[in-house]
Amino acid sequence: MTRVRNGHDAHGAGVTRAQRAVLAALAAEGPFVSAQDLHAQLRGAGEGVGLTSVYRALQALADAGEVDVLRTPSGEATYRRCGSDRHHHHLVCTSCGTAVEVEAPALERWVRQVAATHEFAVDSHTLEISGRCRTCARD
Amino acid sequence: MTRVRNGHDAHGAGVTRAQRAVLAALAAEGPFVSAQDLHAQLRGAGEGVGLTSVYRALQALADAGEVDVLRTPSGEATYRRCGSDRHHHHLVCTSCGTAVEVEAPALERWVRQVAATHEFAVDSHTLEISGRCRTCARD
DNA sequence: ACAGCAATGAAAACCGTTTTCAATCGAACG
DNA sequence: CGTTCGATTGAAAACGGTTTTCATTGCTGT
Repeated sequence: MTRVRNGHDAHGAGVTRAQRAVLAALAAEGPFVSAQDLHAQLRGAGEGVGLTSVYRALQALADAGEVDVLRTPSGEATYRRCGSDRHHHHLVCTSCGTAVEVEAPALERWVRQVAATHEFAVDSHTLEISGRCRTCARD
Repeated sequence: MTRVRNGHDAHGAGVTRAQRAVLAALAAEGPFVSAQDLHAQLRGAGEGVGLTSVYRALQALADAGEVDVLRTPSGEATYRRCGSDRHHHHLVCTSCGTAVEVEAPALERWVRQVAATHEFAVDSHTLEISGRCRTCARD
């Protein structure tokens, strides 16, 4: 089997070294993290990956749908490797960043209906719920 | 009637010159606009308002709940003076920026319920639907 | 008038992200 | 092996939106 050189992989994930490193770091399935956090983390772990490459890898992975992107209220982009590849929304803890994935078929239906009422052709929609998870709830 | 000097106004809106200018420009009830757009617009109209003041005014007005803030996918903050002061969501046209306000009591209920299921104490939630309005739908 | 504090705005700092560009890597081919 | 050539990498610089700094201006109450 000839080794793949670029994104023509059967699977589309983790082709370049940076992408593999990022995916590995993200594999923990933890909270949403920013590119810079990720970079610091990789650096700390001895992984020699440049910040630029982290950004590029995240961008590529996000484009490929391998990771989910979330903008924090301050405008920073954060990333997470989600369990489901289906369309879903998040419950995000403002304190520790952990996220719970939720699907909401009823919501999706409602969105389509409202859009139709106002004669909008829907491109996309986002729903994010932020609060404190059980663990962080006790200030 | 003594003139008000600062935000201790009965109403909380448009106390400083910059705030008044911004509110006036936003009054058109049109699309969501960025701080810079607003600044250019005011400058064009002969209103001598500095960019810094526009930012400050928007921040104050947003804090006071006088205007709604929306982050574009690129991370830029855009503002709009909404018709309703009640909690609501938006249908936003990606082409012209126009927005339709929608209330969704059923959604609010659903959010609370989902949060409860996962033992989250909800702080806030956002739902934005983006697409093309009827006028812009024809490419 | 005058003191004092809020508002203003130009310029500089900030900060996350993207771009540039030269160096490096590595598969393919001879 | 050695060369070629496109892809990858990363340091540094550019970028763009936003915030901060700080000196100036303008009101307000005395």
